[in-house]
Amino acid sequence: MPAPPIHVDADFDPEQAVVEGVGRLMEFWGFRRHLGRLWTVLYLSPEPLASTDIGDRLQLSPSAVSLTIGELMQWGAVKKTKVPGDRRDFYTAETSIWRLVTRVVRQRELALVRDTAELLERASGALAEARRTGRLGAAEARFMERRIGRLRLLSSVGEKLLGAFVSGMPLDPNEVRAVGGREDAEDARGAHDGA
Amino acid sequence: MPAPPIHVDADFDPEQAVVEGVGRLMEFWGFRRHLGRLWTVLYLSPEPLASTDIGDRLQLSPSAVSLTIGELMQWGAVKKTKVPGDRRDFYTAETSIWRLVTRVVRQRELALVRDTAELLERASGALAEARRTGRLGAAEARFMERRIGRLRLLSSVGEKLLGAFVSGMPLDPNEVRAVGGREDAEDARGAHDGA
DNA sequence: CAGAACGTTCAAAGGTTTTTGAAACCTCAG
DNA sequence: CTGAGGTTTCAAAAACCTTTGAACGTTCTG
Repeated sequence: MPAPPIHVDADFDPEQAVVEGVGRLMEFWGFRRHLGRLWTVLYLSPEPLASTDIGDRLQLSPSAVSLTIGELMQWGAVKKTKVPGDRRDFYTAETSIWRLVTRVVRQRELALVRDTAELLERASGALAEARRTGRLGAAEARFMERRIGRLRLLSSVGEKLLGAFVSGMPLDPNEVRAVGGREDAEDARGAHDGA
Repeated sequence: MPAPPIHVDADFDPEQAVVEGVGRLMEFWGFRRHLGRLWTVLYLSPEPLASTDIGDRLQLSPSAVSLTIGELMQWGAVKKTKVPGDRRDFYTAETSIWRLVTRVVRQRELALVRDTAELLERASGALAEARRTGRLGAAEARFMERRIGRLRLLSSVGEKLLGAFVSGMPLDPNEVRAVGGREDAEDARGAHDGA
């Protein structure tokens, strides 16, 4: 084998490493890996890059680059810029990560929590109705109602937390903790205030 | 068509709806959908259920049920219980959602953030080294170093936030906001304190 | 205005993850 | 000890998502 590295890792490319690391991170957060990779390449580049550059560095086909850039632009994570002498499109990264994160949370997580809250509300209503009209055993229905009520409480607190987060207010997870705890000791308090 | 519903949705099964809703939620959070579905069925059931019951309600094959239950038990989301007269295994849901969430955050998100922080640290070091030994243009290297430094800052703050969250302490997102903001106005402050 | 370079779209190929059915494995009653 | 019922494992199949190359638009240049 060729001369072994003495002290510093050879073949450890910092840029490459960061690109892949952020890629993994984004993948974990529910995005395609390439979104994170592409954004990172731009974030680490002092100059705007053309899609060919990006494709080269990330080993992506032109179509993949185009698709990924499109998605990133929808999230506002990448901006298109013109470079005077060049006919091609150049791109730069949005550098305010806070802005990116809050936008995603607003558009994606918050919408999801809201949908879920709505669904739980409907379920709660339908269940009460079903109990009144006599379908469904009373005991099981009451149990379910309580459990669903607990989920509703949780989702409303979650919604509040997310809302506070995106507007930069302090959060107190103990609120969730109280709601998300075991429910054995639950007293028969009635319905709660809606979402 | 048969008599249209007058006021209440027929064919809206509350249990079914909640099961699917939580399933979606879990899927979004990086788990397989069935994990959320199965947990919910147990959560909404007053009695422990056997795997056959579960398979029936969720339309899952026995092997799928077994696999899913195994995974849920690893997360502590489901417990196995014995029922006197019955030879089969019965299962119940962990009802403390707070406990579930914090465990997942601890084991999964926190580990991820730590790994990323470590990687960024390595990259930072390698980059400084590369710059000293003269590989890599000085200008570009300095730029990257600054940007990576910013990412490191962010990840260390994120780690702190997650840590605070799982131990139920109040959080202040403004800390992230400050670090995650645009970096244009950045002054040439030196390196920061490590992770 | 024609040609060339670049960007985008989309159906199909490719890869990966999820689901399944069959077989192995346990446990307990008889 | 044997057999029935229940559970787990695992390789193969199915479903799913991603990536690609070719065709189509668009925009600028000569």
